[in-house]
Amino acid sequence: MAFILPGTRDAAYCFALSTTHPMAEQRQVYEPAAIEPKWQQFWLENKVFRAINPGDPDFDAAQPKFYALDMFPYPSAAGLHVGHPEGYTATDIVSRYKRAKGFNVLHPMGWDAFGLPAEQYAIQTNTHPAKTTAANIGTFRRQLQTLGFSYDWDREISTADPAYFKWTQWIWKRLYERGLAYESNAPVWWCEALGTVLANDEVINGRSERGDHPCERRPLRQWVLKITEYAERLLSGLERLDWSDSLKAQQREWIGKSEGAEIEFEVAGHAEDRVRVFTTRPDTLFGASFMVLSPEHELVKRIATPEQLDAVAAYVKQAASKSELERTDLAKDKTGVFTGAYALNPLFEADDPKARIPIWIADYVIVTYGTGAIMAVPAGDERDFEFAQKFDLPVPGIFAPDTGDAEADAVVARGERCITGDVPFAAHCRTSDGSLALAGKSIADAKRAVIDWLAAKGCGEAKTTYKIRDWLFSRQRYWGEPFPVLHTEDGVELVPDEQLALELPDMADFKPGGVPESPLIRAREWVATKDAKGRDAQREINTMPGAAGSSWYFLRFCDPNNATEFCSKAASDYWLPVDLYVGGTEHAVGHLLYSRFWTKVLHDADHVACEEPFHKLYNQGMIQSFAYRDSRGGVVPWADAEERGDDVFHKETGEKLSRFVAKMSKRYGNVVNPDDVVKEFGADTLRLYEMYMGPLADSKPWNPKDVPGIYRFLQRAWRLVVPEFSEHGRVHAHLREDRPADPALEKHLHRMIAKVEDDIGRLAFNTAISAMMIFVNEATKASDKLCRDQLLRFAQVLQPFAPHLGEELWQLLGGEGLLARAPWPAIDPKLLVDDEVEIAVQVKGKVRAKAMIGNGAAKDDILAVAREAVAKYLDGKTVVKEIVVPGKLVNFVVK
RNA sequence: GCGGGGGUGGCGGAAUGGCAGACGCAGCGGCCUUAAAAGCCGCAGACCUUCGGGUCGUGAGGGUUCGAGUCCCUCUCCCCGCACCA
Repeated sequence: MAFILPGTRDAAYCFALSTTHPMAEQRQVYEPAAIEPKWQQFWLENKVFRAINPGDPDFDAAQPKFYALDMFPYPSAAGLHVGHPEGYTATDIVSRYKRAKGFNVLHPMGWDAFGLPAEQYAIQTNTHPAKTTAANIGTFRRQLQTLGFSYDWDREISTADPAYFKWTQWIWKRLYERGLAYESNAPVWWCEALGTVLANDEVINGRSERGDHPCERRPLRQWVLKITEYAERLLSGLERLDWSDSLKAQQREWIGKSEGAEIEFEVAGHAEDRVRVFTTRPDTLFGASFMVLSPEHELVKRIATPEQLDAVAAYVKQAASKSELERTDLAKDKTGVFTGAYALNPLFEADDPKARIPIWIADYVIVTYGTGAIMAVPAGDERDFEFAQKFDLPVPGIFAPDTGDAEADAVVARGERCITGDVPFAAHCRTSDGSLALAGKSIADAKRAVIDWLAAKGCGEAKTTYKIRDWLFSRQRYWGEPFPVLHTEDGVELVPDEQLALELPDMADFKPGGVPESPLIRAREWVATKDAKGRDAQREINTMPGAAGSSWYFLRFCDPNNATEFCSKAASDYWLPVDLYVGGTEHAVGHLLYSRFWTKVLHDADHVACEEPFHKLYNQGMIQSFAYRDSRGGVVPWADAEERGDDVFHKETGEKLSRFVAKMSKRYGNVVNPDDVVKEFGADTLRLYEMYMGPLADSKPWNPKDVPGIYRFLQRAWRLVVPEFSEHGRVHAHLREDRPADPALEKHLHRMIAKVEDDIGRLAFNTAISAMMIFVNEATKASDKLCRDQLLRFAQVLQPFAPHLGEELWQLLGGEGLLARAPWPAIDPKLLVDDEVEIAVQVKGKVRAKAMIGNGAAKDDILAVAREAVAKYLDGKTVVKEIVVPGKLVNFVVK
């Protein structure tokens, strides 16, 4: 592809800088503001980073593909934060590198534009969310474009665009058709302050994740997606993914698989009622000494005896009024009430007094998990033991440990101490007819034996449960996708595909109503409609949650302008899965689980071949910032702090302040705006600094003092090419024509390239930059020996990190075509090894001398040189062992 | 409590079981300059030193090894996630 390249600077600009003649000698300095906008504009106008789809005219099937994806942002009114470009720079480096290595790279960007943040802002400013969203997107796009990311802007998408959410609605219909979307009246999290219900992952300890408002459980009609049906596949699919252990652990924990059994207990005097419990330890059934139902359990009302009824009713009422916080965080102390009823342990005859176990209710048992009821085995469960202690219930021992400490073993055997490990069962763990006996069995064997025994009797079976709940998928808010659903007298009807996108009505008042109903209820004309048969129908007034659009956007990026399909099979077959997905950990169990779920459903419906959308996932750390506090612990904003020497003082009071590291926030007044950094140092410095701060995955503080160091590095790189005083656009005289490369510099260059390549592969950008710095330092010392070809290759390696300067140097040096399209320089492996290496010579593990030795020298030769180097330390000693690590060291072990 | 990850100079951080502290910041010295800034060259873990060098040193303690920041055990502190899930 041929481009008409822009001039290094236009003549008018040049004239303005020059005090004499435009072409006269002048001081040439690295000036990002003169370089960066020019290249950004060029890249954009010429669609330099366009990704080519199968079927496109210039598609080359022989080229390998690489899909590098950022978690697309909510375009908030605050604009870009320095945290955004961290992950974006990482994927951009990899994208640019992969292009140079001959990959067809898909690197797109878009906007997660529906949802609460956009709507909250619209309400605050009393402007329609469509308007504020469009404005915010404009700001984000402009800001991202000043950072030189190599996005294919032809693929830009917004989840709030009808051309996009048409397909979100279409996919939802497919979920519905497959029985995976249903209406439910179960209690859901309702947040009064936000005026909507929230999904489980949006509620933390009974408070909203966004805004930290209190939430409560309320039964409301809601749309729910059956993600639980995919629990097992979502769990097992994790194994093959290249994700961090911590993220996989978080998803595993959220899915919360646990294997055990359900056991049915008869209730004494209630022939028609059974208590079903779930337990992971069916083998401890011999130790079940009471039952606990959650206060909300349906059986409670029926089985409570008249004498206990008042106490039970009072407890149920009290539990219902407790906030989630009180029930979990604050109230670890066990509470509960006896119902007066008794269950019968199926292991014993009904008339055996051992079979009769009291049924209690307590709020440590959760109604939504398992069956909402447990068999309590205080001898083998800490919580049950604590409860038994508190209410003075007996603790029948079921274990006979044999640790050698007879006294301790006896304590356990008597049930005075609870034990949860793998301990031998006591001899009395057997049924009277001997059909079941646990002594001598391992936990696993005992579990199986008990389950088989119960199954034969018809009162229990093996059972696996999951903590994950179905995905609450509707919100009582305006700014989201409308459901393609009509309610008629016969029930639910789907809006036909050809009527999609079903757009939102234009409303002047889109605020939540303060009652659990969507503001859409006020759009009467929109709500009242006719169905396909011409009957009266009402549109669904709930809207989809923010996570709807983001659950499939990575698919749309493959084929973003397709008007007839959500994504062509050819496009998704080619591009998926995403090869590198970078974003924050905050989406660990929300977005990442939902996206995996939708992909699996679309796979099952034969719309995509891929089953796991994100092959490699990497979480960048948080960029923090210094903050200051006074002696009373009060936070002092940056604006009021003043540095004097090594310490920081309050500008007005003069009080000495202490420094700490914190998340950037308005509260601390320590937010760094990327626009300011670009203005002062340029985008290349910002990109490089963020990558140089430390490992990508770590959280690390922004240190304004470190930024100029990066700028200096780029300045030095520039200086290798451009003399301090010269005509504009001229390079050093020795670079104007080709000449042979200096061998020493060539070696440095090759090593640097090898290191950078290796580090990009590991996403270790900090050390890659360090390697480039070392090269520039070496090259600066011998700058007159550099040749043009070496600097062209340097520009190529610099380009993924500092694309503007790379491109500029390439052009100044007369590189062919566009650097962004040039291939990665080749490495000569021979140049990566030295002829002579310095080895350390140790005596008893202490370095006593250094010696130069030919690379690949024979062991005996190495030893001879080494022995001589440390002769004085070996004198009079006996060498008992000689360790030789070729190329590294020799160690003499002496006596 | 459970799960995941950490603790290395004044600071951010480098180190496939093989010379700890690369690189950058801050600091110090020199060159350049009338001077300063910028730039360039150099020094720089701590302690001791007869200036040759020596001793100590990666949160604490133990172990494995010729050799440990790295592997194992015990403890401790910090960050993140989950949290009465039976």
